[in-house]
Amino acid sequence: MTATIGELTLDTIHQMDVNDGLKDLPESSIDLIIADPPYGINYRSGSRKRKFTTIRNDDTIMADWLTDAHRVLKDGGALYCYTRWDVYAEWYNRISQHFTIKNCIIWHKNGGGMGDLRGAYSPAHEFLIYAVKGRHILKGKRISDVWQVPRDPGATYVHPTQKPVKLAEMIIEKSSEPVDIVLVPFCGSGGDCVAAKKLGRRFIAFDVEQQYIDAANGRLAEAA
Amino acid sequence: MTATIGELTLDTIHQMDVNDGLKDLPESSIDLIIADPPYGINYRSGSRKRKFTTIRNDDTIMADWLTDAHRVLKDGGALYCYTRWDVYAEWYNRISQHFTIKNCIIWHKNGGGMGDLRGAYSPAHEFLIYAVKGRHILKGKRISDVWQVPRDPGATYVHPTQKPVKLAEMIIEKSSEPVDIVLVPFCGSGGDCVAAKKLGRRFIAFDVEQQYIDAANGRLAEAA
DNA sequence: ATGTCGTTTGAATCCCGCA
DNA sequence: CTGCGGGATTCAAACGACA
Repeated sequence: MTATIGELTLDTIHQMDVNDGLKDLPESSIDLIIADPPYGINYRSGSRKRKFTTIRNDDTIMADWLTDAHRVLKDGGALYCYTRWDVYAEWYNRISQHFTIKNCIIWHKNGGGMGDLRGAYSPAHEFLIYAVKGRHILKGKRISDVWQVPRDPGATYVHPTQKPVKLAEMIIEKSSEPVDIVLVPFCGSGGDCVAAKKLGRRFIAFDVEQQYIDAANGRLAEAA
Repeated sequence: MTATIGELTLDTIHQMDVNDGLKDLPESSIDLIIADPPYGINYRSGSRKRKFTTIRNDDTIMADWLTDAHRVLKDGGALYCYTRWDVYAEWYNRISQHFTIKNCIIWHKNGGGMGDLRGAYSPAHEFLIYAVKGRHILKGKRISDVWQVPRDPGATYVHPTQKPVKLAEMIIEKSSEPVDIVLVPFCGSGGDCVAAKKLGRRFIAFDVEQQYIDAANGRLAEAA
C-alpha cells in the first residue's frame, strides 16, 4: 500500500506543472516547502559546452503557485525559496503577499562565477528567502543567516541550477521533524528529495521535464 | 588656500541636509559615492544601555537624493549604498531608476544579532548595493561579492550604525584612484572619510547632526 | 602560546499596556 | 479593535580575565 495525500502518492516525483499539482493537495497538508523556482531571467547555462537547454518557464517571474503553496501549508509551517539579488525584489514582494518573511539567508558558495569580469564582483552567493505561515519555531540551536556550503562539483551536475544536498538538509533539520511532509514544487536535480529521504521525512515533488525526473530518481535510488 | 567644488570646501564634513548639499555641487564633479542612508526602519539602538538616540529621517525610505547623486557623479563613476534585506526591494528599485546595479555585495559580519530568537536565524549580514553610471572598471584583481569583515567593537562606536573603516577602504581601493573625490552623503561615524583620507583621496561629506560631525572630526584627527 | 570560564553585546522582535 | 510606544527578553559568538 502506498501513502498518498489528495490524489498524489508520497515519496514520488510527479511529472506535472506545479499549479496543476498543487490543486490536488488538500489545505494544510504540508509541513515544509522548499522551492527552487526558475529565477525568471531566462537562464542559459554559461559553461562552454552548453550541457543543458534553456529552462522552461524561465522568461517571466512565475509566482502563481505561491497562492496554492500557502493554502496547502500547515499553520506554523515554513517556506524556503531560492532566488538571486537581481530578481529578489520581485520575489520578496510576491512572497510577502502570502507569507511572513523572516530572513534572507545567504548561501555563500565557494569559488566565483563569471559575468562581467572587469566591471563587477565575482558572484559567490545566492539568496534563500525564509518565510512562515503563522508562528514557526526553528529546531535546535540558533544559527546565523549566512550559510557557507560548497557547490557540488560541476561534473556531478544533473541540472543547471543544482543546489547541494547539504543546504536541503540544513533547511529540513531546522524546520521539520521526522515523518513530516516536505513539498518540493520544482524538483530539478532532486537534491531536496534526497535530503528528505535521508532524514526520514516524506516528500511530494513536481517537475515538468521528464529528463530531470529520471536523473532525480537515479540520485534517490543511489541514496537508498 | 582651501580646495573647493562648487561652493563647498573639500575634506570637510558639512552640517547640511544631503539634498541641500548636493544642490551646491556641479554636474560630474564626483568620482565615487559611498552612502549609508537611514534604512527607513525606525531603528532603535537595541543595546541594553541605550547609548544612542534614534536616527533622524529613519521613518521613511528617503531616496530623493539619488537624483542629484546621479547628476554630480562622473560618467564611469560608482555608487555604493548600504541597505538591509528587508528594505532592499525598495532601495533596489529606486537606485535602478538612476544607476545600473552591478552587484549586491554581502557584508558578512561576525557575531549575530538579536531579533526573533526562536523563529528566525541570527542576522549576520548587511547588503551593499554596487551601482554604476556608464562603464566603471574595478581596480586590481577580481574579488568576490561576499566580504567578511568584523564589526568595530561596540565600545568604540560613536554612531549607532557604524561601519568598519575596512569596508570603506575596500570600496575606495576598488573604485577610485588617488586624488579622486569621494562623496559621503550620510557621514555618520565618519569611517568613509577616514578611509578616504588614509588612502589619499579627497572627500566631501554631509550630515545633519552636529554631534556626529564632531565625533567624525575626532576620528579624522586621530587618523592623521 | 593555549585553554577555560565568565561577561558582554548585537541596523531585533515580541508583547503588553495604553490611547 | 487597531495602532503605537517602550520594556523585557534571548542565544551564540566574541572578548577579556585569569590560570
